Amino acid sequence: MKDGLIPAPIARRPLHEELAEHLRQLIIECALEPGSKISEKDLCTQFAVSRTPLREALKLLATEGLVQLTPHRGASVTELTTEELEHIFPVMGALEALAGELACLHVTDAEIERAKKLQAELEAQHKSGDLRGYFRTNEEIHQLIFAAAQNPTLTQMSRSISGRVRRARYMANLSPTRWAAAVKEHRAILMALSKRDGERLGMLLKEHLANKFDVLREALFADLKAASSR
Amino acid sequence: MKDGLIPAPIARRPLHEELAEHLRQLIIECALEPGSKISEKDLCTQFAVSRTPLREALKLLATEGLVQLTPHRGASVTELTTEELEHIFPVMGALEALAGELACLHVTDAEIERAKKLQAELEAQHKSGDLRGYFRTNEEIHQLIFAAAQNPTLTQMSRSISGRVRRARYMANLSPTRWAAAVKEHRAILMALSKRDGERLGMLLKEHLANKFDVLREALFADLKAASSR
DNA sequence: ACTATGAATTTTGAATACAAATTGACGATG
DNA sequence: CATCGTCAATTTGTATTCAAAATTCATAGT
Repeated sequence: MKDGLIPAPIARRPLHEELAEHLRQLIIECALEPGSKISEKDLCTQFAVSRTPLREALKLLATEGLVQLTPHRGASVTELTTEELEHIFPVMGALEALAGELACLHVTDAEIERAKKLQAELEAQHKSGDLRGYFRTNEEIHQLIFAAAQNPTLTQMSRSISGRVRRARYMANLSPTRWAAAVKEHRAILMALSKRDGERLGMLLKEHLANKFDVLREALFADLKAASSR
Repeated sequence: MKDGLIPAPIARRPLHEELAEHLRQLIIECALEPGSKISEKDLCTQFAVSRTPLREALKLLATEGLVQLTPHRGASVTELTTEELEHIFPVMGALEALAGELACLHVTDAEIERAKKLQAELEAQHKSGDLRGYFRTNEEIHQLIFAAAQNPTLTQMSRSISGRVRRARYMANLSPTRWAAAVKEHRAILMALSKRDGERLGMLLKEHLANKFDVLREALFADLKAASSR
C-alpha cells in the first residue's frame, strides 16, 4: 500500500477546536468587541453547546492572546493597543526574516513557480481594485514562504503571533499609494526568493512588515481617537 | 500611591493552572516518560482532582507542545526528537538575538549590576562544581536579559519555546571542558551587555545557544541509541 | 493455528449539577 | 448625606453523570 495515497484523512475534530475557530473568526472580525466581557452563558446559548467545550475553547484562545482570563471574573476580548503592537512588531520581524532565510535554503522550483503565479494574481487584483482578494493572495504568499522554510516550529510561532494582529487588518484600509508600494515590494520579494538570496529576502520581508505595521499603527491610532471621542 | 509597591498580588489561581504547573514539572523531570500515554483517570486519582480541571490543564500543555492530544485516544507526552530540536534551534536563536539587541537598548544600570552579581555566582558555582546551582543561575541570567528587553511578547514566545527543550537539559550532562567554555562565553555576554553593544550581544547569545544545542543533540542522540538497543 | 469478527470493558467527549466567589443593591449607622 | 456592611443574585470553578468511541479479549471460522 503506497503510503502517500491512502491516508484517508477522516478528520474527526473535537468540539472545542471547532468552537475555538469560530470564536477566533468572531474576534478577528471584531464581532466581539475588543475589551468586552464574554459571558459563558450567552455564548453557550448562542452556539448551542454546553459550557465544558466552550471553556476549553476559551482557554485555547487565551494562550493565543486573543482573550484574557481573570479568575472568577470571566473572559474578555483582549484589546489591541499600540503599545502591544510595538512589542509584537520586532518579534514578528525576527521570525519573518528567519523564514526568508530558511525558505531560500529549501525552496523548490515548483514553489517558486507557484509564487510567480501568486504574484501575477496579486498584481491583477491590485489593478482591478479587489482588496479582499488581494488580502487573501497576500496571505497565501506569506504562507508559501513559511511553508518553504520547512520549519513547523517557526510556522506555529508565526501563526500564533500573527493571529493577534490579524484583526487589525480588518480595521486598516490600504491607501492607494501604500497599496502600490506594497505590490512593488512584493515584486522584490519574489525576485529575492527566485534567486534564493536568503539574506536579502529576510531583509525585504522585515521591511515589508515594518511598512505594514505603520499602516496598522495609524489605523489603530485613529480608532483610539474615535473611541475616546464618543 | 506609588504604583510598583501596592499591587497586593493576592494571587488566587485557578486549579487548572496549578495542575498545569505540576504536570509541566513532571514532564520536564521526565517523571512522565516521553511518548508514554497519559491516563486521565490515573492522574486524577494521583492529584486528587476531578477530570474537568485536569483536562483543561492538559489542553494548556498541548498548546505549549509538551503533550499531544489525539481525539478519543487521549494525551501522550511528546517526545523530543533530534529533528524537532533542529527546528527549534534557529527559532530560539532568532529570539535570543533579538532579546540581546533590545536588552541593550533598555537595560538599566541596576540590572547590569545584578548581572555582574549573577556572573560572580556562576563562576563560584563552576569552581565548586555545583551543577544544579549553575543551571539555576544560568536560567536567571537568561531571564534577566529577556526582562531587560522589556518586551512581554518576546518573553512569552521564548518561554513557550524553551519549555519544550528544557527537559532535555535534565538528560544532558555538561562535560568539564564544555562547562568551562560556557562560563567563558557568559563572561563575554556580560561584557557586551554592560557595554550595551546590542549587535555583539545578540551574536554572542546566538553562538552560546548553538553550543548549548550541540550538547543537547549529543545527549539526545545517546539517549536514542540507548532506547533502541534495549 | 491463525486471522477476523464482534461483544464487553475501558477511556475519552460532552452535559448537567453543585459549590464557591464576585458584583450590585439595599439598608443601617455615623 | 455619605459610607460601610451585609445579603441576594449572577457567574465562574469544580465535580459528577451520561453518552460515544476505542481498545481488548474472546470466540468462531477458515
